[in-house]
Amino acid sequence: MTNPAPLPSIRRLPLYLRFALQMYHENVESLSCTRIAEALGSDPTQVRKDLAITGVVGKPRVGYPTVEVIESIRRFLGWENTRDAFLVGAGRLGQALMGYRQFREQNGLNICMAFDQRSGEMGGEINGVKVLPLSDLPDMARRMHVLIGILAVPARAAKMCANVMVEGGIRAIWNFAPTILDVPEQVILENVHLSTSLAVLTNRLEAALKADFLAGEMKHANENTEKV
Amino acid sequence: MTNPAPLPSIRRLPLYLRFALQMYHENVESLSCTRIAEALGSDPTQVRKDLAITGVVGKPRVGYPTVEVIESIRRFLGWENTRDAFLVGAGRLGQALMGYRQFREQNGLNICMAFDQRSGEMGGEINGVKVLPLSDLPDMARRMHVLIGILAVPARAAKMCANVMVEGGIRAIWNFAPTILDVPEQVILENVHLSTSLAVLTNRLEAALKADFLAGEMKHANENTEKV
DNA sequence: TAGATTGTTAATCGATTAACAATC
DNA sequence: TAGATTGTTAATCGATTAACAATC
Repeated sequence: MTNPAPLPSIRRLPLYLRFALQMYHENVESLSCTRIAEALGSDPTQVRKDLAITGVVGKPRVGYPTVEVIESIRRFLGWENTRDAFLVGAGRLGQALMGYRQFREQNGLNICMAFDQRSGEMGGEINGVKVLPLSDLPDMARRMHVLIGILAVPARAAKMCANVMVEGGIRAIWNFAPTILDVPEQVILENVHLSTSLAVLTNRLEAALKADFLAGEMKHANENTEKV
Repeated sequence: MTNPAPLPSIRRLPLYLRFALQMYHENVESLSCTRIAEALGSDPTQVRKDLAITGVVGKPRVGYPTVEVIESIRRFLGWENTRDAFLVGAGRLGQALMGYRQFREQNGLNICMAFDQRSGEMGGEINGVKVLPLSDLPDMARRMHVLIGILAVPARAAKMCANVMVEGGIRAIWNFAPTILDVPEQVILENVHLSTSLAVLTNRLEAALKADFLAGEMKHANENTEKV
């Protein structure tokens, strides 16, 4: 049994995949770590380590075949075959997620059905995807062997919806609701907490503005000194 | 000058803030690290270290005053005063983001204006927020001193829109487009790459399914042994 | 007082980065 | 061949975790 792959590496792999796909469409047949690192603003050695965990092998002086980079990242992430997913919450965010063709085409994720408490108002269908009442989810999940649930409901509804997913045998929940969920340990929970990302943004912005301010102070101080 | 705070800590602070706000509304007056860690499934010592960087001080045996946890995290992240932000791309994702009252109420982010190439079709307003043509952005950003831009356009339009933001003096870009952007070094770029999060989810799911399968194999093997 | 919890220093762990031989 | 690049091992760095005195 090999060690589990480092989480930071797993998070970087989709970026390499995206770049490799882009290069593939531009008919670039092989990629060196140097090139990938340059495009992504990271480090060649890190790229090499990351690619190594997918099992892809390169040629010295040449790099890795673009096609094999794509295939091995996809294989490693389980994206080579599409997997069905249920969406819960067909509001604006849910509809935006349904509209990302990328999920199906690049990330092996097919949102095959949606569930919403207001499914009636929605006419039972959005963009060709059926929208059913939430109460239908458990039966449907078991019948269709769907293992992934995407949670795109307001925070106040998230807990209840997650419970329904668990009841239906959903094994992995991709949660977009800004709330802390508590799921049974056999269920995988991955949170997309936007505030986490925003915190990094604002923290950096504050630091930059402070630096600007201090630079301004210095300038003033220097000017004053020059006058004297 | 103090060291910059560790990035992992910064990412965890919004979760503590959310929990503290929740406790505040339930009239819980103080919080211990033990309690926070338990609620979030993390470690008390880690929580203590994280809170320490915000400057909040606690009382042995009691914990940290809930109000002060809230205030100091907000202060540290620059969330105590709201900051205006421009949204580019008023499609489904953009509209979902505009609808998050949470940004304004909890995260100090006020989406005060939106820009879209189809602003005309949108009647110049969505949910009370003005939607203007993208070409108006640079002037508006300078006049209103807006420093944060939110990018919620398709990947193919992202580069161009980012350039317009930079032209308008935007200092921080929160990018939701699934693409790698290249911005001048004085501009802060924070990416929300959903595929990164999905990779973690699918990687864990694959591992869990593989474990299930192996457990099944073992069971079969045992049953066969028993028969003999 | 007794004991839970803070604040802080030290030890451990894991990821990143550097170094370098192998290779095409 | 010469030299860029891979693959891998070693060194460094930083974050997490453990330990423990101080304190309310």
